[in-house]
Amino acid sequence: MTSIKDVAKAAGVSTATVSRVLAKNSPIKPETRDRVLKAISDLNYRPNLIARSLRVQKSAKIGLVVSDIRNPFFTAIGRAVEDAAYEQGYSVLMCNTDEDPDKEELYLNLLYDENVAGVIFSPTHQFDIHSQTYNQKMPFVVIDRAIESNDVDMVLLDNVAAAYELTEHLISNGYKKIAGLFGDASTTGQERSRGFHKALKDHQLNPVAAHFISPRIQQGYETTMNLLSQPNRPDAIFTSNSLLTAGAYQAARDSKLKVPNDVAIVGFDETTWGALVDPPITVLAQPTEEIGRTATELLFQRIQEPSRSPKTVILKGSLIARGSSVKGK
Amino acid sequence: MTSIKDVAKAAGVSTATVSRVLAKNSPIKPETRDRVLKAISDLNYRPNLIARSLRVQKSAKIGLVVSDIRNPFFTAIGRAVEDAAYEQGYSVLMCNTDEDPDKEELYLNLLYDENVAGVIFSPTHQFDIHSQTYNQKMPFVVIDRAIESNDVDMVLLDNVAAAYELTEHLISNGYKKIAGLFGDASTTGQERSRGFHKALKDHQLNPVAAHFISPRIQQGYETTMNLLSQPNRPDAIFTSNSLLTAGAYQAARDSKLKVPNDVAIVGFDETTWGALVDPPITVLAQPTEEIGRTATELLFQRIQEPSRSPKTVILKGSLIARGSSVKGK
DNA sequence: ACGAATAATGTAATCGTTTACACTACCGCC
DNA sequence: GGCGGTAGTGTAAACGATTACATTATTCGT
Repeated sequence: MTSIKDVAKAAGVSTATVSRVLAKNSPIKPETRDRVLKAISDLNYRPNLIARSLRVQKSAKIGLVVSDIRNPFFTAIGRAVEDAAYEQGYSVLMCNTDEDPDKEELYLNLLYDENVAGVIFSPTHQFDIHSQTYNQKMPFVVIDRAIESNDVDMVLLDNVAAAYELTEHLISNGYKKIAGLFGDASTTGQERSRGFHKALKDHQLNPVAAHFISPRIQQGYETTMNLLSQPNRPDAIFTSNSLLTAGAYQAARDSKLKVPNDVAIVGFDETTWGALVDPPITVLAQPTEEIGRTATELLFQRIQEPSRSPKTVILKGSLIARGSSVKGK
Repeated sequence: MTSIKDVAKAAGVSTATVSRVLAKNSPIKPETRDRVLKAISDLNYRPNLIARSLRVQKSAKIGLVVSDIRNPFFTAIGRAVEDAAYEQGYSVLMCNTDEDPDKEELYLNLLYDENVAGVIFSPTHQFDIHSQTYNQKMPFVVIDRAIESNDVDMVLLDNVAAAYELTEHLISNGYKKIAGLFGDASTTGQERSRGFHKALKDHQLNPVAAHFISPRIQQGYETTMNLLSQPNRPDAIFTSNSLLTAGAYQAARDSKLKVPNDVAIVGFDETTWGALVDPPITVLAQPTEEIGRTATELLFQRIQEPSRSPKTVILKGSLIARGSSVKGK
């Protein structure tokens, strides 16, 4: 392949000059610049990013490590991160850990070895930031799930408030016997549970049930089936995760109960199907675009000023009320 | 950071010896090997992949370039590719082109510059393999969409047969006035249209309508609304893409028509919601796991033997019959 | 018109590996 | 006992860029 040497030879200058033309921050005689540029285009020269990266010990790439690529929430974030990074001339390497701590470590190490400028990631439950002093190794932004550390940037949803709002929506629509299903794989489930309980308490209600379960359709289905077959069954199911929502929804249907008249279903995250089923589902939508964009901006800030004191940005979700929780609708 | 020199010094050998210990294919005196390994672990040494990549002009990464990360079909493939690559000690860099030829070129160039061992990708409509002689630059496997070239590996669905089967399913369930909605963004839409028409012809039927439209929910919705409001409306809608399916489904509901009694809906690709709506949707599911795995294997074969003659693997989809097209169900 | 500052370019070291080549030591064989 | 082969290791040249330092050419102020 053609290297900087070939260009230098063709333009009759040294490699240093070629490099400086490319870097655009050194004084170059216009005439030589033109010669170099011509040689570059004549030879179809493209600088070798690997060599550059080896020399300057960094690169124009950022890593995005997500815990589940199949979750629409994360792919939406991926798109947002990619757009924001693209504007800054960075490209994004996306990696998927599948909630597996081993894979998580593998990919974080890989990205580090690849000299990425920084990493945005949603940690698994087991992730311990102190075990490997990751944040000292490279700039870091944690999304979606809080970790116990006050020296790392984070972009999170105000899960307590969001769950509170969603619960209050149920209450104000006349539901009183509310059950909650929470994912047990991350801290978000716990936080959402807190908002759920607080809202009930503030309205002098008691939860009919509250379960922490594995965030899968099957678990949501089974737990809901159980709840709905009890004599004093709930009239509303609150779910903290879109997979649980799907399971609960299916269970309500299979129990031959009418949504929303017999039982209401609400959940988190906007999905393709949420508005498509009948009745459509009331959700608390997370601002995925904003989460991704903010995380990227925070990362770039830290890349530029590594010692800047860490920031945690807490974003608000927005309630999208639909037929699954509003009787007249 | 600690480099190979530090290890060499600590073990009292030359860097070459350290490198050879790591490469595992040169004779090393067991005693020295142990000293080196001890030094490596003492110093917590990790080889610098960038430097290695610069030196050997390749790396243990493959690229995966998809045209739409939000399409569940592609994320499923992403998972499969990642698993298959992981088994071979490779990692996957996933990039999203959003059907944008500029981004496609950007990412293909980036991956090339990154010295990836090869690329798996689904080309946009405009992609011209000859314009840049990409396939001579690095190993290549095309998935999902055929391109006119017989010197490149491909993994495709037998779209004609799949569409034929899906159409025949409608016919054998008593539907006679069938309309087809096909995506216009890729070759798959055209191929599925061929199978659709062939099945109708073989059963002495004429299509009520056949439209090539942009593969979005909105377009599917509008076109279906139009079709269903006509005096001689179709009794079945065939869609070639899960977004069109979603639009058609919504339109059927908004037209106050009963699925499947008034109108049947069928489509491609298994999604979270396909089984969740009421009635659940009959689909022709693509073997995503197998597509991803096969593509990865083909890629590794080509990496090992670049001159091997190109192969095209054609896989079969499988019909999942559900309530949206079976009246009694 | 002269020294100082600045513009413009070149030389060569460097980033951290791999590997061709050179070398020594030893073994087995005739 | 000399010779060919191989085991085991070291030296140093790549890979393709960036950049500190050196050097020369130009400009400018007084």
